[in-house]
Amino acid sequence: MYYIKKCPECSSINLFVNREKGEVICKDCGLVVEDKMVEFGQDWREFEDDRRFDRVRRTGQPMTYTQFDQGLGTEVGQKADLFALGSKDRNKFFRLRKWQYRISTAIERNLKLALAELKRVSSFLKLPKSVEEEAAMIYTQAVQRGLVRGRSMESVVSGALYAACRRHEVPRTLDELSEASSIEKKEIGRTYRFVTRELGITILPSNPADYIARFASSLKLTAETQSKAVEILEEAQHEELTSGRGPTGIAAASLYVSALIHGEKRTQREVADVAGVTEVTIRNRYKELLEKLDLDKEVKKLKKKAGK
DNA sequence: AAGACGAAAGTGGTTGA
DNA sequence: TCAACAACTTTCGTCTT
Repeated sequence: MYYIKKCPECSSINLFVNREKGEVICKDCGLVVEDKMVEFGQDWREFEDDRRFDRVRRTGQPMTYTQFDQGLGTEVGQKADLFALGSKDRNKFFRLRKWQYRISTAIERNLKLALAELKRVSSFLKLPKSVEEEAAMIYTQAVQRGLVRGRSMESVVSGALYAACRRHEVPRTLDELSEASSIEKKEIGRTYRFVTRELGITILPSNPADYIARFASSLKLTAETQSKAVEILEEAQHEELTSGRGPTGIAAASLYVSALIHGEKRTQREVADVAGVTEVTIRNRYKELLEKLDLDKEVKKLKKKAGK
């Protein structure tokens, strides 16, 4: 709903809203239209709230980081005013020098903090050194391009790590990143997409096979089961069962079937937990696997054996 | 009693007009 | 920018072991 209002004095629609004071002023005749505020209080209120929420959301979190810049600007200005009593050229020189110094240390300080955080998250997830370094590189580039402005440092760190993982084919799920960094999954995904797009990093879709080894080891499955799972996975890919589906779900279902065949049965619940998907997803993938591949024969054989 | 299975409704992200 | 859509989740009831 929009609010087209007229000035009661001159019928102009050229009204100016001062949100801080809660006033509506006619730009043409200067009348403060107060009674309108009361009358349409509800409408204006909603408008105001929306705007404020929007503003808070856009500038809320990153304030600690942008604040440095803002603080810097005024500080230099104030000192410059004091020095203005002396030589203007000297003053200008000092101001510029200080400005440059502060800017460079600002980036450095940010980097130091960020890289410490990156290290922490990385070691928490037991990521290889190469991934950590790649992530650090991505983050550094992001800072230099000013991509951190407008989002929190931590989320960009997580995004960089996630991207680095993907590129090195040691994917971690967004859930794992989220747990390690205590940043919302959504937020990590968003910054990840943003940063990779802005930096022109190519992301190949993650391969379910990359998840198998990790899932298998947390489920304590044997190597045979694991390689069987990879086989199943390949067949599934051949049958085009994998496109458009979440890679973790497919990996989980392959492992589940494979474990079944090798008599190392795990419950759907167990597999679902380590893969970070639900049982339902495993069931759906599992069903597709049985239908498209000839696995149902093998599974039936096993059932017969168990029956005897 | 626990696990497997499936239906139905809801959620967040992608896509195409 | 918005509505349609597919994948996935949540929840819950029923069947099997």
